[in-house]
Amino acid sequence: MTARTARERVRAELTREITDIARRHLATEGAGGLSLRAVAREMGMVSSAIYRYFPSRDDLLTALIIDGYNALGEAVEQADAGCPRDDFLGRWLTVCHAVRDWALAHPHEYALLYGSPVPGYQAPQDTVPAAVRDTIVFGRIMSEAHHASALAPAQPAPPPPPSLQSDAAIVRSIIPDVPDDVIFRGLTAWTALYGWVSFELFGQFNNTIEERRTAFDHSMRLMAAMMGLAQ
Amino acid sequence: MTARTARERVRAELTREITDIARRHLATEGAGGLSLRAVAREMGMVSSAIYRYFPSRDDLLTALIIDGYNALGEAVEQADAGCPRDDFLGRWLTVCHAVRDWALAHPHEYALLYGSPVPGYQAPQDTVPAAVRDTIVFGRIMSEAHHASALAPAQPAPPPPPSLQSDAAIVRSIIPDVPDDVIFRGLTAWTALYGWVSFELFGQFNNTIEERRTAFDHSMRLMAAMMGLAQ
DNA sequence: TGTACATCAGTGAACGCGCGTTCACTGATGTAC
DNA sequence: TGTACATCAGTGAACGCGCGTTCACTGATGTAC
Repeated sequence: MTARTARERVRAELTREITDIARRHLATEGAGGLSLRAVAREMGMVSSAIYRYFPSRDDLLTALIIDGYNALGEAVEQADAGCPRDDFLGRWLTVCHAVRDWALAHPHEYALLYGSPVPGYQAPQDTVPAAVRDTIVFGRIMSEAHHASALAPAQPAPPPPPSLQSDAAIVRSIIPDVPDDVIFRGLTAWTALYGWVSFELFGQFNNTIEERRTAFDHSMRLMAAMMGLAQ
Repeated sequence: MTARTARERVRAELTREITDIARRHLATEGAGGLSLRAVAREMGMVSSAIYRYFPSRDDLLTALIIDGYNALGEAVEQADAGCPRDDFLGRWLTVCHAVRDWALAHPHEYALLYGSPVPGYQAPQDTVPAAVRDTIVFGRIMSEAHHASALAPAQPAPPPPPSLQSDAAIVRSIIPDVPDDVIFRGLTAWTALYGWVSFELFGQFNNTIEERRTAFDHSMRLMAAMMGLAQ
């Protein structure tokens, strides 16, 4: 691994440089405006040279998407790791803020991951492992909270209808060993988290919500209560 | 109004035809790929002729955005109007499904309104009145429910911190005459609604949630419980 | 250790395409008297 | 009611631009013997 040839080292270095530049272009032009020629120009290369590194524009996009999911996933993992294991409410809130902070710091990457699909682009399956890293952290928190009997939803609410059992079974691969009711409360809170971040980032709160961090925090506490995480 | 000149009638007709075609292109190319030349081609016009109707590409986009908000707003208004006035839970759920149904029927228009911002495009203030039509319906439901004493959040949850009072005051222009706590529960449910629809539309549920309508319905019932709408 | 050959990175030209916008123009429609 | 003028819709050519991708090529780096 370390005893690589010079060529290999240069290649790895340049590949990283290409994605870095592409990421920066993403931030000014958006996904649709990502252009191989522009990246090549900034690399000081002729446009066709990029094809030595990425066989097409879509492959470059895929690399950016995977990198993005990994960066977000890592931020979330580290945020959770910094919390006391049995402070489940704290872990949930910390994870929420980690997602929001990362999104605010990388708005166009966030848009690439969670915004409108790029027209004509079809994400390959390779993105999946990276895409679920954040969700796995959340699932672990829920699962551990459940087993520590720290989940006590007080709000009366209908149980999930039976037709949802097979979906619950799939989600259980991410939130293991919890009843269906917990699954769907978790799923709801999880979508609310991303719903908030998307609203904030995509401008829906403009001229309305100004104290965004505080409002977000409060909203996620309401979701915690909905899940039954003790206040 | 009706005694318009022939020219005026033709002009209105062609303007509508242009937006119709543009809307169709949106559905295949996405917002970034919307092209005046392509629209002109389909109109059987020379490309420069479009400029008699829209001074620039951005103005055409703005027209599409306003039309989209109005269409969604109207769908939501009509859905609510079909419910018994005092069935607040029913009205909430109906509105939720109206939003989701409209989004599923018009995915690219939904993406234009609630997805990633179009790079380089800045929405003018003209879009605001149309953009809040759906929210106003929701606000009315919450407000009427509150005054009918039909809101009883059982779940213990922290009250909104005082720093959120000024934001609450702004939101109160849409959800009138309700306490801050209700404001932020409503806001949270509202973002959860759009968060779900965006997740579903933008592919985040692929290979995970299959019984989408049922799961959505259940999730929105959880949000109703969070808001304290009687089950 | 030295040489012959294979691999690979980057070049430069080209293909074929589409875009938004401007401008001087023709000819039809509408308006004022 | 008829004519003279003003308004307006649509034309066609042009400007200047950028894009993804292919291909035959040179020259440097790596490998096998």
